[in-house]
Amino acid sequence: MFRLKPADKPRKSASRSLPVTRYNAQVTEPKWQAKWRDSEVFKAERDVERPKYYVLEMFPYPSGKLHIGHVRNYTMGDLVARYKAAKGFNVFHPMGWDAFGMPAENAAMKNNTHPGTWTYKNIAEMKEQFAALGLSLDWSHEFATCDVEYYGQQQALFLDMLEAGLAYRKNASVNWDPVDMTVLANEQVIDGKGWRSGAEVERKELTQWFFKISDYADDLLSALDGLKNWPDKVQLMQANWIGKSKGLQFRFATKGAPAGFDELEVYTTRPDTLFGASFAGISADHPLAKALESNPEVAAFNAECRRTGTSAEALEKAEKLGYDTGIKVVHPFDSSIELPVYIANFILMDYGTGAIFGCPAHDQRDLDFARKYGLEVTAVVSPEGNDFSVETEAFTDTGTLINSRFMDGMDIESAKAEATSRIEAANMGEGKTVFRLRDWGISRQRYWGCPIPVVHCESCGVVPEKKENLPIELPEDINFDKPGNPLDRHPTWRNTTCPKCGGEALRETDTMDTFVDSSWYYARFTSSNADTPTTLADADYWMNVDQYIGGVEHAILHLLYSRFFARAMVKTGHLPERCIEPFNALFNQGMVCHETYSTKDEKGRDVWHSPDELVADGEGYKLRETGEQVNVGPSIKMSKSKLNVIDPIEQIEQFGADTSRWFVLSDSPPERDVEWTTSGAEASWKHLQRVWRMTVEIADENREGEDIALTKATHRAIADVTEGYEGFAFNKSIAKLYEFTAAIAKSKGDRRAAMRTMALLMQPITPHLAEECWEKLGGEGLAVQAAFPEANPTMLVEDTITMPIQINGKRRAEISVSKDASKEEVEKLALAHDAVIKALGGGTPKKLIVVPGRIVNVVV
RNA sequence: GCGAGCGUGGUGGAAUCGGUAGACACGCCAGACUUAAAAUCUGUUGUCCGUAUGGACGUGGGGGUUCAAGUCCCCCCGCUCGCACCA
Repeated sequence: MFRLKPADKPRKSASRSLPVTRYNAQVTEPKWQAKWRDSEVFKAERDVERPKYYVLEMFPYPSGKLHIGHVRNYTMGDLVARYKAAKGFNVFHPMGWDAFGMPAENAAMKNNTHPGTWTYKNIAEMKEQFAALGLSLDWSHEFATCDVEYYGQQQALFLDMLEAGLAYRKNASVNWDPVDMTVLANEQVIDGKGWRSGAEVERKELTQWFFKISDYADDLLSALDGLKNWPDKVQLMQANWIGKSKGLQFRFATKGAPAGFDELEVYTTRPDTLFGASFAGISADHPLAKALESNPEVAAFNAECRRTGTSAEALEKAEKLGYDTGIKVVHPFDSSIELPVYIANFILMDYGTGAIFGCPAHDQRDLDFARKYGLEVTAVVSPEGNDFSVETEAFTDTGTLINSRFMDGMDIESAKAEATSRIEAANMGEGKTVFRLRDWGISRQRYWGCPIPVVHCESCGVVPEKKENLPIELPEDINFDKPGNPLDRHPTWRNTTCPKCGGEALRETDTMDTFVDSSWYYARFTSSNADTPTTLADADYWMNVDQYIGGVEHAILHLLYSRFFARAMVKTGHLPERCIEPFNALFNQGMVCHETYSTKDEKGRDVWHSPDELVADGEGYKLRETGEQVNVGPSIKMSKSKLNVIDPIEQIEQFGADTSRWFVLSDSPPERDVEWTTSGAEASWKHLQRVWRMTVEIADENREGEDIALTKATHRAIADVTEGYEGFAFNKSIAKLYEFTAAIAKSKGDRRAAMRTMALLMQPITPHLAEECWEKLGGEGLAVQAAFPEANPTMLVEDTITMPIQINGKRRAEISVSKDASKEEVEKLALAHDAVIKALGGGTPKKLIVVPGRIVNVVV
């Protein structure tokens, strides 16, 4: 693995005897980066004469360290940007920083620095690392979401959304860490304890700000159909998340319930199965369940339910548990039927009404529950419409109603309609559409985020700040030596005057969820210096994002929030109407993986090792320090905990950015994970060296005469590489570039034109090498500004083609025929072939299939 | 548990419409160049039988449709991802 160290040679010998044929990326890459910068080739200007193309990669969190995953993500975006520019589009390719959030506060606590200092230092470092990649970015639109110019405009947006009724306050329960005095995210709660303090987490009710994303639930769902260039998977995930269901909400009359609970309201999507109901169930958090907690048994049962994990997986696998409350409900269609009411651990308070009726025959959970507690199981839908019973598997397919009196013989849809209209007629309930999607809680009790621009006034209540008082800036003089939100305990920052009455008032100290910051940055890029959130002229020209690229981990929240924000910005006049769906096309790239290396410590636990700690040892590796043999584990996503990380900066120093760019695109389809291997990276480096050697050779060559085969190969390469670029099949484009290289190497004719084409085809992937080759071959201007080659269709047609001949479906021979040979001609040629004559043995074929241009199959 | 996706040589992968399975790359092997090595170039390389011409087998396993299946259908196995018990 570490046999070859290419950079050792060029680095050491760069000033001495570097062979002319050695391409020195360490010198060349910064040279071209400077030229691009000086000639401002990536600066985008509005130009109505040309079609625009907005390429955007999800902007990074400024951790300070470029990760190899970034390299893959941003290389793909850069390829698209450079390719589209070469195709004549006016490309907009901006970059910025998703800079608010917890890591800066954690760093501030640990190192006693200001979150801003830490963040801006990271941005500076990361920007330098970005520069080394040679990306075609227009940095003139750069911003960080923690820039006051950005979050000030976000506050203006918030005020407009508040006015438009899209923001409101309500109570919500949070995970509260009583030691750190802070709200915890779900992932910060481990086994019911705070991740940092280890204290038992409490449930606490706080008044929080929400965005009314639920107003758009139906629209966000139905508009998914229009997102033709989004992955199906993401559309499906969003659809499931929004979770629309049509059902019936109705009230059971109760018997034996405490005062105030004369009725129990339930929601069901299967009103057709009402005659199969054998119990009613309520969540442990249902008001009725809480009202019964004076009974210690109920209190204990409810507490037990709340302790069970909250994830779907944990609950699905957990045993179904119920507590019979002794209360009965009366069947809405027959008052002589009474059903027991159970508190059950599989009912969610957050969905519907937190209460259900159970129909065991047609719902697996209800069936498991019924079997456990000995409840009746009556099938009311039958696949064939005849007598039918259910044992251990609930019947959830379509069928015909049975055992259901007035609904007998109906199909499910008519039965649903019938049951609903009867309930409605009896004034016991109504048909209702319910969404899973809940409103978006944006309040965070933290410092490093965008302050929510409202004040609390004793006499006027909650008052929005005036726009002319924006931005509400975060105070600089804060510290993290005490737990809690520094804004809360700041001596003066909270104190302000009420925008309405002018009296004394206190500022809101909650800041916004960082998902807010990333929900509109794509729009802000189009007018990054404006003193309004956007300007319509710029937004109208540059929006929408034509190609958005990022990881699938953002498939739901970020993308759904962004879609909501675009709607909110249209409503509040910050985006033109047609920008309601901001991302025309979405691409999710795969991860970068690497093998893992481990040894065992004295207790038999795994100890992980990074690739630089190893030396090759026969088939495997051993530790350089101790010589101990290491275990080679599977290739998994690079992670700090497993130490299977490759530092892109080291790679760039050794091989150059072009090699990394080429490699991350070469081996796997972009949407799949790619495995980083040293041998693969070396192979990429060798190939780029070969291209350079050929360029030098060809530049000095004085050959005459066109090699028609090479000309054809050139047009073939143009067509194939273009197809790969257009279809996000960059690995196939690279395969074609390898083939094209071999074709040029073989040619005995004039190879200059082919090699120039090669430079332009490679430019989107390996821009520095492409410039160097382009210049060496006498290309005019910069390769980055040259038009992308166009294939001549007449050069792509082969006059004769090879056609395989199958005998009984197995390939046995092939014939060479003219490309437009008729069916009859092909038949004649095929039947005259020795192999066919032999197979027929003098007889005639049973069947003869000729697919012109494709294949011949002789059945004997 | 539910939902989605995937499974092809020693390895990553290609085969876009049901029509030559294994493009391209890695690795391995052989040769050229070299005193030698590195670098570079050329060639071989799915497995098995055979000196060879050639043949058999082969896309996770089993069955099916078809002149023809990696591709379509059914059943099974394995892996990966998502999940808020969604009534």
